[in-house]
Amino acid sequence: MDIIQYFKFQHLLTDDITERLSKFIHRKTYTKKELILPTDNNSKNIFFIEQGTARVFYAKKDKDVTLYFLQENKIGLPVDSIFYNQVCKFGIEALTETRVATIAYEHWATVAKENIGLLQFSQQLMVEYIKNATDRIYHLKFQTPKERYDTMVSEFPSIFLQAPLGSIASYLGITQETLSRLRAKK
Amino acid sequence: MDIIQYFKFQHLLTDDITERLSKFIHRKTYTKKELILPTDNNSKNIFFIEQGTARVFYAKKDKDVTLYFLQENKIGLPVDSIFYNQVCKFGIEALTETRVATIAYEHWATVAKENIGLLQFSQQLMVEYIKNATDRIYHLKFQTPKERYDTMVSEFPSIFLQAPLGSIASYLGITQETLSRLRAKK
DNA sequence: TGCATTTTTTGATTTCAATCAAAAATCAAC
DNA sequence: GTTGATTTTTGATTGAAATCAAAAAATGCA
Repeated sequence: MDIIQYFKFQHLLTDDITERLSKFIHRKTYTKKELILPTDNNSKNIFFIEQGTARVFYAKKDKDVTLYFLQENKIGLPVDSIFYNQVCKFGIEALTETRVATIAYEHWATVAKENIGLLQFSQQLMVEYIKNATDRIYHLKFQTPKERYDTMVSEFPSIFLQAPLGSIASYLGITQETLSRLRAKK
Repeated sequence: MDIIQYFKFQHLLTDDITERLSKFIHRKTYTKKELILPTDNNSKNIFFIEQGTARVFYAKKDKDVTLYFLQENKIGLPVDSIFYNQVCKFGIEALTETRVATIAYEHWATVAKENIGLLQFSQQLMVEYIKNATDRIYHLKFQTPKERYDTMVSEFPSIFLQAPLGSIASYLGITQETLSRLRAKK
């Protein structure tokens, strides 16, 4: 969904604010496998996935691990860069053709400073992010690979159609071979 | 540190706001091993550790896993309960004698609604939380148990003096026996 | 101080997933 | 449609940590 539509859909933002924000938004469509954000960058942009699917990953030497997947209407936030002015270890890769709306955090913050609605909206996004991260840690620590796989199948079946097995396996914390075997025994 | 002192120390909050907040704050000192927040509760409080150390954990049957540790001036936030009105799976346990300042999220939000400084402060806390969670996932997925152990020794050496080995081991994602062995070889 | 309980360490064995390797299947380009 | 590249599956082996079990050490408290 178009980010502006999405904002309005959230009911927190007025037309006035969304229009101010829209001036700062840049859009770009990425092809499959293209990097939306390279690793070890210090981008201070917010990445909103308008269409398609991407994955947030960390890569080093031969290791490549998927941190999480970004589906439509989700936001990728290089926290380290934006809030700590450090290079962000993670990159974002398009898994399908993906349309991304980008806005510099600086602009976002400027508008938010004068508008409590946007600040509350930011907070809501962060709460969502925290919820996901907390659930993620819980799953990584409490479930067996098989259980994590089952959870994923029921919650994000569509990812299996869009992401290569290796990316999914590293998200689940197992190797591609193990995932292939889990999947084989139904 | 006293929560009010800490707020002032952050420079975002005025005396006026901190005083309004202080009316809603309740304090309690917990003894070692006492539960600050039981698991599967639906408390809508913010828990600020004024003094001591606690751990956030999940327990079920024979499993007991430490999600993270809370040291002085850190906040425990039952996200599921506060923002999703669900029972929060996690509990908080005092590892040492611990003084906790509690404030109902409702009150916090009321004051925040009228005060952009507090809202920004909330955001800062959330950013910190996100940073920790992201780093956590990274460590869990990229480091070997030995590396995670070394990281912890250098970053939180004091935890080793306060938490039982089992709690630390489950935080690191290994068994107590494995941690004991890691520790033995230098 | 001495006893009981809890915590930590050490030892032996097992197990599950990683690794290494290669075949099969799928996909993409010509 | 054929070829080549990539992705997925299958097979054999290895290895690191879990598990099971018990001893040793530390802690608490009467």
